Amino acid sequence: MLLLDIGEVAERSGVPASALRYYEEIGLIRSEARRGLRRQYDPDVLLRLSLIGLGKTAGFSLDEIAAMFGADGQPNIPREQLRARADELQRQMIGLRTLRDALRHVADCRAPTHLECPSFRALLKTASRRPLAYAPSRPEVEKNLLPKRRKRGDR
Amino acid sequence: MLLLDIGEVAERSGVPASALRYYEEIGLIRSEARRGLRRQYDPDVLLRLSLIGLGKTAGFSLDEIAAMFGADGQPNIPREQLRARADELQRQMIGLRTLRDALRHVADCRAPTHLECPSFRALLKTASRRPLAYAPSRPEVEKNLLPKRRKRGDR
DNA sequence: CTACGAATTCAAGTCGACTTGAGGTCAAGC
DNA sequence: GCTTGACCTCAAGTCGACTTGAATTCGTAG
Repeated sequence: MLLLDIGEVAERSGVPASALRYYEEIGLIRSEARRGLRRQYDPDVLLRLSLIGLGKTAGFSLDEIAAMFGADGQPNIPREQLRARADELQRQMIGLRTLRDALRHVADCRAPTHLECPSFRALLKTASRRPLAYAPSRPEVEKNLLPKRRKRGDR
Repeated sequence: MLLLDIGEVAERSGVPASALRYYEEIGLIRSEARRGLRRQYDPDVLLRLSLIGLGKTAGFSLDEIAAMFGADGQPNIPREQLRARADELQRQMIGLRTLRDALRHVADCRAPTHLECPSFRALLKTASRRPLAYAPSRPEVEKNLLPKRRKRGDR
């Protein structure tokens, strides 16, 4: 029955207390009890926070992450979704690599101004034909499959 | 003297007219003339817009991109900055690769729940030790070196 | 008992890059 | 001359993930 203060959780997880309250507000984590007004957290929340952090790193939104926890609180990540995200990451990587190589080349190019560098011009063409997949952008479809998030005032 | 209407520019560049007006407002592009109220653009703006698009793809903010155009309007990108950004991209790629491999492994793992998968647990540990470099995040320092941007009402 | 510090609530603010909407103007075609 | 539609301005709204601030309430140490 050793429960943690919010400050304790914040320190040990690296997640600011304000963010913890926010996560609770949107139903991403929960506090087990109160001592007076103060939230008391089950130490399990630390694992859950790692999980959340990992999800964020992988480019999932908080909504999507929330959807990955089953009713039992156990993480329940559809394997298909993981694969899809891995493929997305793959695509992003390719874009990044292209870009990195181009930047390096241009940085080392002897042409007096960048506009005179042939590979720079080539890069510009490529970039305007199809934008490199860099930012995590997802098709419209997925969003509509997600449950709506309760807004801040909702009850 | 063939100048382009904003609609023409929008169509040919893929950048919405509202965004073009916004770019002009923040001084990122300019229109050469007006015909009545209507902005008339020099076709050169199309190249400039490619350049801007490329910059965005590379993770530069509009402020940074604006700073890359010299007073003459010629792009003037410090080679050092390009190299630094290329290195940053490199770091992001490594993070993405790690993550991609982990996701793939977990997706294919035979363990009944993800929490029981040893590599998943290992991944969690890694993720909480040092967050993977994924999102373009820049050191504080750089920001302060940039000129302030005129706000929307400023004159 | 009192002071202190750590938490609390709730509303509002922040950031970047735009988009949206209301209401107005203008050039060209009929 | 009138309509249409593309454009204009300006203010305000949007999105996600939080942060900040003001006013308040606790638990604990002295």
